Amino acid sequence: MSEPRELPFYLTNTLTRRKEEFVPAEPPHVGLYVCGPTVYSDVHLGNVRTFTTFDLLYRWLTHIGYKVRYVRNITDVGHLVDDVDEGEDKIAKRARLEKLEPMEVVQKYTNGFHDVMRLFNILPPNIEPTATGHLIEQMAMVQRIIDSGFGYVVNGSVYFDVPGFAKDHAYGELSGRRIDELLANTRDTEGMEEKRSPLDFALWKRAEPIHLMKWPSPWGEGFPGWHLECSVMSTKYLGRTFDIHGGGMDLKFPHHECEIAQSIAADGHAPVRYWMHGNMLTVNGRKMAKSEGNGFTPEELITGNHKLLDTGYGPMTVRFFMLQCHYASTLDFSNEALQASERGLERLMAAMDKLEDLKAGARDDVDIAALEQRCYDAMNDDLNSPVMIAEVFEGVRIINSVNDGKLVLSTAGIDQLRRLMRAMVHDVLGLKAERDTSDSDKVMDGLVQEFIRMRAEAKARRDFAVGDAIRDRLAGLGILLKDTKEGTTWERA
RNA sequence: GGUCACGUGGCCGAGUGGCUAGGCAGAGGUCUGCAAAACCUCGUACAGCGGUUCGACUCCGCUCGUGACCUCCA
Repeated sequence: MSEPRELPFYLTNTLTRRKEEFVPAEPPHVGLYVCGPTVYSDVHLGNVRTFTTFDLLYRWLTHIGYKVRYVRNITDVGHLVDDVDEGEDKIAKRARLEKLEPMEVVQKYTNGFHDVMRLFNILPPNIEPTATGHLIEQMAMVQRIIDSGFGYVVNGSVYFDVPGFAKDHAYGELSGRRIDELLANTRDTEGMEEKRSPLDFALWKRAEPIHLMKWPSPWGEGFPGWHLECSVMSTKYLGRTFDIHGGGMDLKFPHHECEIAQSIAADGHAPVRYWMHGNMLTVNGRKMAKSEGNGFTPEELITGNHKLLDTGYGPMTVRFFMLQCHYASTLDFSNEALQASERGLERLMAAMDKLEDLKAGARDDVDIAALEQRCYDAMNDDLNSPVMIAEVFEGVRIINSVNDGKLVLSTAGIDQLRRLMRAMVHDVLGLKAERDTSDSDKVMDGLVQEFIRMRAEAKARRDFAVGDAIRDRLAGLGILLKDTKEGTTWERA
């Protein structure tokens, strides 16, 4: 059998809507850019899903041997509070409400975002650029677009000429939109009088005196347009044509469509080779979104302190829950599903523990290489984590059976299973035990082991009353004892 | 209104033109002093109506239902 990492990796390119073999422009290097959060409020669980999806991609690419440069931005300026171009900057508005400096708001929610990423075991990117840190580059790109004839200046603002661009270039290719249909469905928004066409979008916006975040530019005081930062920062760090650009489905239009247009206008060619979009997390069938008011923060999730939550859920339970669904499908949140994932994860983690001290036999009853191959096949098929997890549970069954003496694996077989399970569960899925093994846990384990010995002695003299009393009282403290052939183990309730 | 998805057993969710997804829950069994865990077995699902086909849950059409995007949104 060939080495798994030499097998082709197929990815659905949302630009072509087809599964394509992924081949980086300059192997073994891969450039990956993902649209990060806007740091003016807490991230909610839907955001976490997207970042988990791309964490899985990053982990998989790394696992199969690619050297990935992963760039994920922080949007700390530029998005408006509503669909009115004259509206306040979201961050500026939030700052006034909270009487904070804009950059203080940015820092607060950036810190919070990082805490959440750590909580869900989402690996940090290699570069995490901020929009405010790349104003010079953004102005330079605006100028290149003006020079190319697709940007025009009105009253200190610069707009992108979409109909002009669309005459000779594909606009709407990514999102499957046609320019005439877009024009027919345009909403009548304010601030339109400056634009030549309602489809045009801002590259640079003039700042009103009320604005707190603004910078001098060749066109006057202002701030960069909504879509510019990603174009600038992705190409700055990954090159003017890079491998993978990811983000949530809801960014496809107009955000990513505009990015494509900007890059073509400024640099003469499309910026991205493979586009990848993660689907939405829904609640009762509806997209979780700030505007829907159906979102909850990771903190509410863990404490269970929210009307939609029956109880609190651990971050690893949630991560596992998300990975049991393919990234391109919508995933509906429900308490029932979360509880099912919680139980499943417990069983998986219990098996991972047992795996550490399986006893080897003289033969191999199971073909671990075949299991491994199925895991790699699943992941190489458009990151099919649900199928890979199904195979991992086949591994769980094998572990338990070997542990029960119902199946036999050789030393080599056990080693192979160990490597496979650790790679899939820890490295690729990024799952770990909900509770860390800390020093205090070691003390706890020592104490419980003492009680287990006392109970074993009681049982040896068939004093089941004392034995059961020990077990029941420990159970009352949340310590569950389990008798096995090899002896008694314990876990927390 | 336009565009695009989706509708799978009690729940969540894969997948496929003919052959077991998997998890959780449920039933029976093995093991056990009891319990828990573990293991084995089980339900014979694919919105509805037509069509293509030797054969469709899987392909095509229509109907119904749900959702996403079209505006900031992961």
